[in-house]
Formats: sequence, C-alpha cells, structure tokens
Amino acid sequence: MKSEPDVFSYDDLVKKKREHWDGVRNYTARNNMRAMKKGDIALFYHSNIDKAVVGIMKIVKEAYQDPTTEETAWVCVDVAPKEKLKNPVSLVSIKSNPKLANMKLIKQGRLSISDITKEEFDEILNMSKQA
DNA sequence: GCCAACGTTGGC
DNA sequence: GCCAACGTTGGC
Repeated sequence: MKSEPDVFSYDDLVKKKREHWDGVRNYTARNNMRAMKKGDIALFYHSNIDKAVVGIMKIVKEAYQDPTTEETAWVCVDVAPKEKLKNPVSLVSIKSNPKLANMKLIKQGRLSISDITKEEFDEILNMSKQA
C-alpha cells in the first residue's frame, strides 16, 4: 500500500497507532482492499520522495464504507503498524532483483494498492535485513 | 518540471 | 461498445 510520506508516512502511522486507509478512488485498488482480511499483513511503501518500502502493517478492520465520500462504491480499511524495516527497501533495489521482476509495484506503477505474493513479501523482508 | 502509463469519461 | 480526449499518478 502506497502513501506519499509528506502526506502520511509510516512514522505517522506509528504515532497514531491505527488509521483508516481512505480516499482510494481506483477500482482495482478498491478491489484489493475488499479482498483483505482482518489480520492480513501489508507493506507500506513511500512513493514520490522516498520510493522505498519502509514497514509492515496489519489490517485491523476489513473493508467498509469510506467516510470521506457519500458514494457507496468506495471503501477503506483500518491498518496498524506491525514492524518498521531496519533498512528501507528502495524501488531501485526492487527493480534490480530478478525475483521481484513481476511485482505489481513495478509492473503497474500507478496502482496505489496492489497484491503481493508470499515469495515477493519474503524477498523484500530478506532485502531489508541486508545493509 | 516533464513525460509515460493507464484509468475514466463522453461522444458517436 | 468503441475510441479519442483528458486527468492523475508517480518515476526520473
């Protein structure tokens, strides 16, 4: 899940303990949120300035009506911080890792919420443990 | 600041 | 139902 860090960063989430992931106005991203289950984990990606995966979150509330709009088409989920990565995993390093060549993050760059395989997730975690 | 990618909208 | 025009996102 992507956010611009100058608007809402992983550290902001840590401070707030939990937050609604609202304002999504893209059907694919919305469908991905609808597929989320309570207890699922997700990566927090800083777009624009950082361009790096910075932390792990967990889904604490499944998709419900987005309070920022009257339109019933849109939903949000609630997320909470789980673990901050010791070393952020940059977009450049993700792109240079052949195991991650098929990641939606790369293949569909504009999509703000994309799904990820367990293999990709584990690979990102591995990379975050290296300096 | 530019541009590529791509989703959305509206005319036909 | 197709497609051109337009708007938005995000990397560079």
